[in-house]
Amino acid sequence: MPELPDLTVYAENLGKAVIGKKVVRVECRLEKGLNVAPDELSSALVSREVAEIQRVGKELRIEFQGGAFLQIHLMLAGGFLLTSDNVAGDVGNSVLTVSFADGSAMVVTDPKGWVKVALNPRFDVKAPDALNITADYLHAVFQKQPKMQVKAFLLDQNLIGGIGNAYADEILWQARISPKSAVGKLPPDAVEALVASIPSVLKEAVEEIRKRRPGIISGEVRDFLKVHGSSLKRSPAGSPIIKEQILSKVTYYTDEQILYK
Amino acid sequence: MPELPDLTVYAENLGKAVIGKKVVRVECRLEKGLNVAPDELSSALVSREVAEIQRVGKELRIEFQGGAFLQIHLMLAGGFLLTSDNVAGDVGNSVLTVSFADGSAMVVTDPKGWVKVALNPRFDVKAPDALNITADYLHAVFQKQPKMQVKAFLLDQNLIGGIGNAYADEILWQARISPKSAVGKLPPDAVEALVASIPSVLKEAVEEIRKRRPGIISGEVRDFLKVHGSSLKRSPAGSPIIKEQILSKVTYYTDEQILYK
DNA sequence: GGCCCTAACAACGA
DNA sequence: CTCGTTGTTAGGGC
Repeated sequence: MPELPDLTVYAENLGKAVIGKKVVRVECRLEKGLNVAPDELSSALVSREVAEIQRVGKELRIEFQGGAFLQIHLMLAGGFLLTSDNVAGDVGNSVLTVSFADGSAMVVTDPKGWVKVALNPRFDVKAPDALNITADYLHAVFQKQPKMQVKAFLLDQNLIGGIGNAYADEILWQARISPKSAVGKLPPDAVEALVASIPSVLKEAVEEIRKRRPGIISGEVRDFLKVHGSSLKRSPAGSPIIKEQILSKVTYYTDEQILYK
Repeated sequence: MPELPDLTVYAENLGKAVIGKKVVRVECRLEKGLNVAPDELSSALVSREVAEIQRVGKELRIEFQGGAFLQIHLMLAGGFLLTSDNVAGDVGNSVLTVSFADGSAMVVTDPKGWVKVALNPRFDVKAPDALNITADYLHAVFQKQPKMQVKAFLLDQNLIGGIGNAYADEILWQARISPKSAVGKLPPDAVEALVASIPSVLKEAVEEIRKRRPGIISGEVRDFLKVHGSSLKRSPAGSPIIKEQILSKVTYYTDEQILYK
């Protein structure tokens, strides 16, 4: 559920809390969602210090002194929790617990059990991050797959990293492009609007989240979204918001957004 | 267009006409549809005698003394023609002419130019022939891909060889199974009905074609079909025939056929 | 709200 | 009415 802006702030906050701490225990309850044996995970991390925490697309990467790193995808329902080691065992729906030498612990929770944890996954740069998109890149992708719906593009983590259902709608409203537009039909100025809206919407959201939920490491803030949300009736520009299933996902948009087709 | 029954009779009739004859010339006008150079085709066959003609799935295999063989797929619009060598050059839409020592010639025609001719293609048994299907095989395939529509199965030449759009409908009516049934939902008795209907419908069709068009080597006979055909209004059992696009193909069926889903 | 896999579908070419 | 391939969408499972 968390998308790029939420995860960016999670990384900041988790970093402040655990960088420099030494791992003393790792417990993982995932079966399918872990790319190595639990033992291997434990032995790779125990006695290492956390070096850095970064967001990579929709995943968080936790780097340790010595080079090992853990990559965590929260999927739909995952979240983090900071607690003390002695109560970490009581946390409901915990799927991963990393305990530190100072008695604190970082827990990943997930009621669905869909979280994915990977130790040192192959560093394959699948796609550029949403914050590093260029017009040239968009033109190249759009020329190769001209019939793709523009919302499908924004959601495809193999083409652009970090955007989920909610921010896709926000970006498209900001760019005044209908989610059902075919990317190959976008005129140059629409591509420009899109390439500008992607970072501007996401960066503004990061600012808002930092302001509204300074310590957030779980859940998401969505009160400031402009069109994506069932409580919203009209866009800031005044048009009624349309709710529709697009690409099997609930989509909010308005007729201010031009359909290029 | 011809399916297993038509092709079976083609093979019989062509065999009677050309087995034992010696090739003196081979002319091929296909560009993409031939797997070797025209020269290679010619030199492989000239001075060889035709040994046997068999049907393999929807293709005919023409075997020659010495081991070479030609495999021909007529695609949508191809057909055979027997004529004399001196007029073979005048045959419209001919894509392949095999001339024999006795002055006769076998011509493959195709107004679309889509016929495929292969010299000694890799003998990879892609799928069992429709006439050799067992219940065990069906169960195995259906368990592996349980959601596939049963008509999709019958049409997939990689799963079962020889059936086209028309006979798929006939077989499913005979088995009283709706074309839209999911193969994984077919109860054992429906699978039994299917495994029985496949050969029985096809063999009966072979008999009918032999009777109605004894010398056929081109085109197809469809007058005796029970549900597949736009002129048919009711099945032999009395139900009105439904015409519907299924899997992008015109499909005829009735509500006598049970939908397992 | 996320991602993967399978299947269905459309479009095009041959 | 055939067969590929490619790209896009829809649905279910995890």
